[in-house]
Parts: sequence; C-alpha cells; structure tokens
Amino acid sequence: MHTIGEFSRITGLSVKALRFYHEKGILEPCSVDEDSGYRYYDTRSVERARVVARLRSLDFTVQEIKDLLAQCDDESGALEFLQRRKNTLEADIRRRRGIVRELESIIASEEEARNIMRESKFEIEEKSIPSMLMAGVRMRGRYSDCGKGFALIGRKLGRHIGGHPFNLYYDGEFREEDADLEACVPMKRAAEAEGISVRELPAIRCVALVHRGPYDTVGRSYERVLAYVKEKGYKTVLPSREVYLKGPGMIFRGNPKNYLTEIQIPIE
Amino acid sequence: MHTIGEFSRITGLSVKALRFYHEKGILEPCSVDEDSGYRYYDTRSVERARVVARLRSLDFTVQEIKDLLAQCDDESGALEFLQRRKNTLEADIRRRRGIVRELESIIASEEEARNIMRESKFEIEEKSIPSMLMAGVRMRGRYSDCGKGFALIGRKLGRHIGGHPFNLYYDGEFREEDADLEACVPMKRAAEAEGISVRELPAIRCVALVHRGPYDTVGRSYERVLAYVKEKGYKTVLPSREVYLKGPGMIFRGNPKNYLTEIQIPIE
DNA sequence: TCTTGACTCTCCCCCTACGGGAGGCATTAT
DNA sequence: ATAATGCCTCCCGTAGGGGGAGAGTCAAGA
Repeated sequence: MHTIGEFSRITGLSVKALRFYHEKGILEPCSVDEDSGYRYYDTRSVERARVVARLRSLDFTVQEIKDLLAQCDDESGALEFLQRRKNTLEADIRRRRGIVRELESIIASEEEARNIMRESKFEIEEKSIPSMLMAGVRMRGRYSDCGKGFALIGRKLGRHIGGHPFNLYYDGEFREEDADLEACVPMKRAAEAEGISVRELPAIRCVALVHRGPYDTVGRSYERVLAYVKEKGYKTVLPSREVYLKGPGMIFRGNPKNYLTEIQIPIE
Repeated sequence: MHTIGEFSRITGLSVKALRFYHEKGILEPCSVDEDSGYRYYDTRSVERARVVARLRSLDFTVQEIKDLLAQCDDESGALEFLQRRKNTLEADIRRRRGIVRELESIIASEEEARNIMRESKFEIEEKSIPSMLMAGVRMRGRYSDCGKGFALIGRKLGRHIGGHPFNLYYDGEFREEDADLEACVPMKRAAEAEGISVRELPAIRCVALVHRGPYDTVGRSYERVLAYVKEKGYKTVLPSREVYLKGPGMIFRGNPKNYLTEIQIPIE
C-alpha cells in the first residue's frame, strides 16, 4: 500500500494526474479511506499505471484509454485501437505538413523578393527569357480583371504553380477599358483544366525594367522602357509581359510602395 | 458599416469567433453602439479579417496573431514569426511521426505473432538459421536477470534493433541459479556501446520447437526437444538459443498463456 | 501528550479557441 | 401592434491537467 505521493514517485505520474485518472475511472486506487479520503495504491496498480502512462505517451485521449482498457487486456485485442490512433495521427501530420509547405512557400517568395530588392539596380536591361511551361487565361477587359484569371488558375492548378504570375498584353498600345490580356502562371508540370490554356511559352529577347511601387504608377516605367527601345531603334514584338515579382502577399496586402513588377518588352 | 452577422457572412468567420477576436483585441469593430452594444464593422476591416483568418488557418495562436499584427504590416516583417511557427510545427510533426513509428512497430510485431500462431504447428522441426548481426550482454545469474540486459540494449541501441530478442545459453545443462547466459537482440546496423558486444552470430543447423505458454513451463518443451535429439542421435552444440517471439508486450503485459518462445538447440 | 512538518484532501480558477444556449433588448417587416 | 430576426451579455463545456487556498491527516520527536 502506497500513498499517492509514493505512488507518484514510483510511476512518474504527477499527483494531479493520478487524481484526475481516478476521477475519470481509468486508474483507481485499491482503497480509499472513508474518513480522510486518502487514496492508497497497491503495488499491482503499478502495472496498470505503466500501461496508462504508455498509452498517454502514444497520445491516446483519456476516453480512448478508458474504452481500450475496458475491452482489451493485451495488444492483440487493442490492434484496431492502435490502428485508429495511427490513422488520426497520420491525418494530423498531413495537415501540419500542408501548413509547413505553405509557410515555406511564403518564406521562400519573401526571401526571393528581398534578393530582388538587393540585387536589382532598377535600371533598364536587355535580357533573354528562356521558354517556359505556363498556364494562361485569356480575357478582354480592364487590367484589374486579371485577378479572376489568377484565381481560376490557382483553384484548378494551384499544386503545379512554379513561379511568379505574369500578364501577357496583346494590344499594341495601352488600353484601359477593353484590353486583350492573358493572366498567366509558370507551371512545374503539364496539367489540364477547363478554360485554361496550358502551353509552352517561347523564349524571347527583351528590354526589361523592374518597377517599384503601386501598379497605377507603372505607366512611368513603361515610358522609360519605350523611350529606350525607340532610342536603340529596336522593333518590338507582341505580346509584352508584366511579371508580378512582389504584389499583395499571401497573408498581408503589404505596402504597395514595395510592390515589384518587371516590365518585359520583347524585341526582334 | 455592417452588422456582425453581415460581416460574418462576408468574411466567413463565425459570429462567435468575431466576438472572441474583438475581446482578444485582434479584430476590433470600427464602432460599438454605446446603448445597444451592437458591433459595427467597416468594409476596411474585411482585409484585416482575411489576414486573421489566414493566420488562423496556418495554425497561429491568437496570441501570436496579436503579437504579429502589432509588429508587422507585411510579410517581410513577419518572416521570423513564420519561421518560428514553421519550426514548432516541424517539431510537432517529428513528435507525431515518432509515435506513429512506435505504433507501427507494435502493430507489426503483433501481426507477426498472429502469423506465427496461425502457421506454426507447434511441432518439433529441424531448420537452418542464417547468420545475423546481433548485440548481446553476457551475464551470470538466473534466467530472470536477462531483462536487465535487454533493457540496457534497448536504451543504448534501441534504434537499431531489428528482430525478436533471444537468449544464448552457454551451460550444457539447465541451471537455475548461476547460469551463463547472454541477452541478445538482432541488429539492423552495426553500432557500438559500452558493455554490449556487437558481432556476427554464425549460422546454425538446429532442432527447434515453438513453446506456447508462460516461461516457467518451458521445461516441458525442452524435454520434448532433447528427447527428439537423443532419438535422432544428434550431437548438440553450445550455446543454445531461446527466441522470445511473443512476450510481455510494449503496452500490456498480456496473457502469459499466449507467450511464444522458440527453443533452438543447435546440432552439428 | 503536544507539536511540528510533511502529506493529502476537496474545491476553485486557469489555459485554447471557440460552440451552444438562455434570457433579454433592438431593429425591421407586416 | 406584433412577430420575426438579429444582436447583446453571461454562463457552461471542451482535454488534460497545473497552481493554489484552506482544511484535515499521519508519523515522529520532545
């Protein structure tokens, strides 16, 4: 016969936990003094306490332990309980892994934006863009409508996205109202979805400039790029591209002053 | 200005949750009617609500969200919060994966025991045991002392165990008191630890019998095996082996009537 | 026998992130 | 005027105990 304190030291379970297990009926003392209310534990209870502690360490709930102990007295009978516990744990792990992946992608994109900020000189440059696999939703309307296209791609092909979203502009000049544009996203793998064109976008040579600030000031950067193109005497090719290196984040809308948009005007 | 119900429908957060977030100070209505206590939400609050919902879906606690919103207004500032969250999630996943692995090993060993029960005919057979890598603790004493040896191996090399524990008996005859025995466990990989001998155990040809029941009745099965050996005129070789196919489980002690022990008497 | 110190008892509040419900006003539609 | 919603606050519940208050108990020393 041990008092609760002794039994606690023997089993490694806290006194509070022992009282709690008594209340829940999964680990009863062998006798309780009627006058004092003192709990007394038998040495034989140590075995059961070990089992309870073990099951708790395997993350069984107290209710599960109760059910399990009521029905089983060896592992063979508890097999399906163990299996169920394993399944719920695995579901839990999958959920958390999904969150971790989201966090990783947020962190990675943020760090990439920092790199761009540090490395980009925000000056006009000529460069080559390799061909890439992309998914696009072509539409007519105003610039702000492209969000719907990105949303559609995200919903249908979100798993395969592999890069910054961008727009293709098929109009020769800027149109506020009835622009012919395509909301696009680079893809890691080919996939199909209704209303979305998945295809290889050809490589180009282009004049590019990273614009920093809100979208409605992007016109100024276009002027600079077009002036450069004219000065150099290049001939431009459609469609032109606008890559959203950093826009509203996945959590915060962020400060538009820090948005980064790369204008790419293809040349022959 | 929206009432709480409208705002709930807009944001997808429950009315209860909105009141809770108000109380916790992470999402305050833009005005509260002094008389009626009605909360009124601005359209601008939708953005903040979206952020809160997003952070909750990433499993941030309300307190973390509060700290995060107090310090950051874009993802760049929140990077270390995200990183911390990711780290705790990963620790969580590791813990659960450890539990899943434990459960898997319990389930696997239990299913294996079932297979043995189903397939073994509990008759004497002659068979070959291939060589195996093992860890052993040699000792003198009584049979029941071998538990200490298994415990030591489990503590030091638990990760590398790959099979049923067994004993090697170096005495020609049965000794209750001062037996020369070695508590052994098959190993998946070589490893070292003080007081443990890790080595390759040679292959043998042996006469074997699976004994079912508590250890203290194992003598009867020995009699049968030795009678068989004598009848066949085999010459035995030391050490003999006793493999604990099923003993006290990792959770329950189990019913000794179902314990399975294989006696292996090596022959020349 | 008395005291003292170490234990133990029950009871209550605390934690998360809300959900459920009771009882009581406010607003709006008929 | 009345009924139907909608909203308010307040209270209780969750899982597994931790922390502590106030009171009773046990064993040993003086």
